[in-house]
Amino acid sequence: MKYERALSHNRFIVNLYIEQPFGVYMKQHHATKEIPTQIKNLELVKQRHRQIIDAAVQLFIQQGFHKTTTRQIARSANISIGSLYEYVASKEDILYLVCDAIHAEVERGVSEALSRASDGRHSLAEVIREYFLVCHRMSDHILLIYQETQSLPPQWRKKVLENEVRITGIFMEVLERLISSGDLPRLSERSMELIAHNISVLGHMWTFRRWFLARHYSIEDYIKLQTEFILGIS
Amino acid sequence: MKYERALSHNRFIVNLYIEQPFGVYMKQHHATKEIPTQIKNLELVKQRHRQIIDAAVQLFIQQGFHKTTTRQIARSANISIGSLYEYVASKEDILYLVCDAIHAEVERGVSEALSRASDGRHSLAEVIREYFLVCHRMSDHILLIYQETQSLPPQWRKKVLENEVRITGIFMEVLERLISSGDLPRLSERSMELIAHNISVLGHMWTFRRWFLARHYSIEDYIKLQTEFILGIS
DNA sequence: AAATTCTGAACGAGCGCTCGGTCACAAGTC
DNA sequence: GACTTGTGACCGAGCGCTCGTTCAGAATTT
Repeated sequence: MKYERALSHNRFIVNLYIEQPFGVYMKQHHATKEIPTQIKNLELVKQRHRQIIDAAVQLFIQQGFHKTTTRQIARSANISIGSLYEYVASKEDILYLVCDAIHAEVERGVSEALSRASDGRHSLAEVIREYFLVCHRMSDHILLIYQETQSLPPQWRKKVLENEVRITGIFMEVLERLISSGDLPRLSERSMELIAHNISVLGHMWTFRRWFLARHYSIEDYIKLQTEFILGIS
Repeated sequence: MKYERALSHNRFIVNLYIEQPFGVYMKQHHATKEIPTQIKNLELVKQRHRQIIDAAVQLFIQQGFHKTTTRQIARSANISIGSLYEYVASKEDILYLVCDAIHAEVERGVSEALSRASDGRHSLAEVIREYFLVCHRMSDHILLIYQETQSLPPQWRKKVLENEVRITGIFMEVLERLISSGDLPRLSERSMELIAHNISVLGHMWTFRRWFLARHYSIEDYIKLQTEFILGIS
């Protein structure tokens, strides 16, 4: 702790924080900028936000947002309760940081899959597969968003929901691409949009029905069957 | 209040409670029997539980479980905070009563649809339609279950999840019936089960993406498009 | 009058958040 | 280089308050 404090003031700070093993966060760019802070050093804010997010994600998953205390978060993040509130104006701010970080991670996974997807009809299956695998890896995190989004102040709830729409939008892109290239039959704008939403939600289904589904299916089974189901129409 | 109290102890209680306009509760049979009580008169317990559930449902929907206080619930239910704790051992008990009542209502809706469904291939579409309409009517309630199930003690969380499975089971029955009568092509047990889950969850999707979907689709649009999507495979 | 049900003041653990103050270092002064 | 002053991050005891729950006694029913 003494160490940490000392280091945080010298030049190694940047290296330190890049080398740190990291989990779900990424692209706090948005969120980090939006929440107001007492601290001047922007790099430091980023680093501390990372610590806070990492600590909070674990605790929220284990105990839920409401049962987790700010003191617990501070302790897990290795900062004092006083410091915590230098980097965050309220407990809800922390929830927002967490939700945003989770979405960023999901989106990253899907975008990557999209960019390296082959052309032609099979690309949809590839993207679906990759997305479902992301959902599989991040089950707990996605569940968390379903459960706690409502606890956010309205302005931020809105932002979180927009994130959801953006991810769905990626699937629309794929569908559009395939249709315009003739690999998929024509569909009305509306049913295409609905299918994109279905893909999103069927991925989530694996997270919130896993307690049941996992008895009968492996994630690979699940991907296979659902892909058949989704592509059945086309 | 004086009235209410007086009535609750005489013989009219039964009539009273049948005539009462009612919302989401039904079939507290299970739940009501499971939660321990200080009160001897079983009819009275039933009646008070109804009051409590009705009050709590509204409050939980508006503010969420954690932000709702036991005092608020007592006040809305027209009983004192002391009495509340004669009928319930903890705040979590109330959440369980509420979740159970909601499931009972959904299940009732779907079972009814099932019993009066025509034979043959079209019956699936009918049941889906009816189920989606139930989800539409009960959006807020279903959302509540998604958000607050995790706040239940494990033993009751389990029960709530079993309810979910039972409703999915109804769809499996329909599918089985149609397949054995030859109205639907053969399907493996597993993919049939998965389709049943998909129907369940796509109904829920209307509740938790309504904020988006309702901009572009009416519930009738939604039912039509999703039915096409689901039946596309068969 | 015994039994049952109702009541609300009282309790106290626990919470989010604040704020006066400390400390390490940087900048300025001689 | 020694000394002073300024600055920004860090700290945690403690404040004010809320909330779930209890219990001794009042009210009502039988």
